[in-house]
Amino acid sequence: MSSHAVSDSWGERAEATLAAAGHKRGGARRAVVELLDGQECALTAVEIEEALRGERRRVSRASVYRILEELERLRLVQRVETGQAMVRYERVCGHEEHHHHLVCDSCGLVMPFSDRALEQAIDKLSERVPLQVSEHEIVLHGSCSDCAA
Amino acid sequence: MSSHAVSDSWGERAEATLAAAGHKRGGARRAVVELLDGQECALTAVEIEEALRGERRRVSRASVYRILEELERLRLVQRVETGQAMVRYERVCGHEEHHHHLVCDSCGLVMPFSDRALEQAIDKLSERVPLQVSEHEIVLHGSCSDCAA
DNA sequence: GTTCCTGCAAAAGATTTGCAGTGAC
DNA sequence: GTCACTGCAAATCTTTTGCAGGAAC
Repeated sequence: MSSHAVSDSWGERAEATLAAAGHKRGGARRAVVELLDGQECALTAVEIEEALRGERRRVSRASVYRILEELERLRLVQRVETGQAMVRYERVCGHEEHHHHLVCDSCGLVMPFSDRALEQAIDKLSERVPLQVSEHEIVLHGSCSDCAA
Repeated sequence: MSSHAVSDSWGERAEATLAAAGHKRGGARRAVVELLDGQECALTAVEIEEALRGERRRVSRASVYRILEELERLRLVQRVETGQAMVRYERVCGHEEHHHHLVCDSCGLVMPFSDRALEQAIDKLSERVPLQVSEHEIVLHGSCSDCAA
């Protein structure tokens, strides 16, 4: 992973945005932000809760949801629907890191991917559609290398 | 896949596939199949239940879900995730009618759209991705004409 | 001290399942 | 008659909310 050129990391931007929105610094929220900052791809609320319990500090499920809700409202985090019963969440990054998802319907593995041609097709398309498009989500379903074998 | 005359409607194909899978003809399932056959776009289980109650015959919520589950297993119906808490379902049609969805995040309106360039980009992309792709789902979020005004 | 942050327990909402009666073949 | 189909009620699971104590500022 080579990523710099952007002075502020997502985590710093998140903290700044939260502060600007009048939030105090709570331990639970900081833990969630730090965890998401280190994740390249989308996690479910349960995965976040479990990861935090192990690595940092215990955060209640309710707080995880409340924090994600607030981060989503501030556009720092976005939901990812993978058709797996639970919604996934991931940080919203700059244009360069924009990606979509591959989902293995057998084992549930979720991987990120990005494709320039696809984005161009979406951009063009967005102009002639009866909707003022603000976001788009693309999910490819199938079998991963292990499951297809 | 097929090369035979596709003169059969989705409804007929569905009935045939169900019969071939050893299913008996239940009134509830027939009602659901007939309703879906007349729908161009995706419905939620609740919408299906309500539509049937008004137009055809009452079908219990549980049966709606069980029927949709079976239809999905037989690839006659596919789930559509629109980020609206409830999953939507729609019939799976031939390649010509393949489409994706526009979702208005303000009012919840869901509209179908299709785009050749987008499909081509997806097809190409599918070949060089670490997943044996079987399906793909694309959702554009934004504000519809009414809500954006 | 006031306002925000959290955890816990309860609630809400969508979807699934157990069971018993009904219907198709 | 047998096995599938259905409705009802209960259960499950994810996500949300009410409330009370604790922390940030």
